[in-house]
Amino acid sequence: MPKPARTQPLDPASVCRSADPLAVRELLTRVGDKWTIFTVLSLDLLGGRARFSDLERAVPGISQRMLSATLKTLERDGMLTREVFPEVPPRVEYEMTPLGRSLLHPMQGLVEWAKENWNQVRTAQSRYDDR
Amino acid sequence: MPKPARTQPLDPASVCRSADPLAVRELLTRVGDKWTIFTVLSLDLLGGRARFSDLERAVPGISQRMLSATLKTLERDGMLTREVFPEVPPRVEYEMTPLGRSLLHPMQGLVEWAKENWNQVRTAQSRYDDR
DNA sequence: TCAGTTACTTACGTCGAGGTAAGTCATGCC
DNA sequence: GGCATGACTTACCTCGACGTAAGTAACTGA
Repeated sequence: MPKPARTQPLDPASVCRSADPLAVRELLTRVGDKWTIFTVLSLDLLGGRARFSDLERAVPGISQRMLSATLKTLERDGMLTREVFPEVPPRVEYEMTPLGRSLLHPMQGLVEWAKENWNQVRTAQSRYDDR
Repeated sequence: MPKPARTQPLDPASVCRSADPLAVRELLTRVGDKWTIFTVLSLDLLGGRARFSDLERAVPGISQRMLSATLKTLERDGMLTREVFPEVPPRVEYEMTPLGRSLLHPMQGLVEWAKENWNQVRTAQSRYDDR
């Protein structure tokens, strides 16, 4: 007989005290994504509006494939708008929506934390590894 | 001849204006992780100190394997301490360090944002999908 | 002797994230 | 004709994340 599952069913009161912890969790997974964070922050640094190629240059190390996918998801989620100019060669501009801009503040909080604390984390890691 | 890489080398001035954008990016990838977020928040809700089995029950859907790995990483990063009590059956308690607690604030900022905005995101998604 | 307890680890397998490279489309230019 | 350009998409493949199930250690109590 297989061992019964050890994990408990979802508890609405747990973790985030939200009416829908599943939705919040999914959203967190999304906005916590590396490429999403860097794309959003880069678009902000570029003045809130930029072309595909601008972002490609601004986001260090992203591939066209991932940039395309990330932008599509962000557009679907209402974080930015996509405007196509009927020219040759094509021009496409992405602009942050108010919803996207509202994400900036909490996101920058995390980035600030990372900037301020990565030294401490590094030393903790080497202390752990030496042991 | 293969096409040269389209992406640019890292620009220290870009995205996070940090001396080491790679480190910040790695740290963000870490703290943005779904299981990390939920483990840290759950440990906080449990009063900042809890046993393995408490966390297993508190974090909805996590497997023992992932909880173990997540806790190990958090301990290595200096976010929490692990205390083993030499008893049978074994007891292990995890407690948040000041560094771990300092992460709570920015993290809760993100969670708040997610709670406040997931409705808006959902409607944006269905508008996009209908189109 | 054997089941039950906690906090794991190990083995195994799947599945999806994500990189690389090439293709595409329409057009202007030499 | 053929190449360049910009914003992609597609095909292909690898590799790591992660779930499942079982094993382990060391002791207690029936």
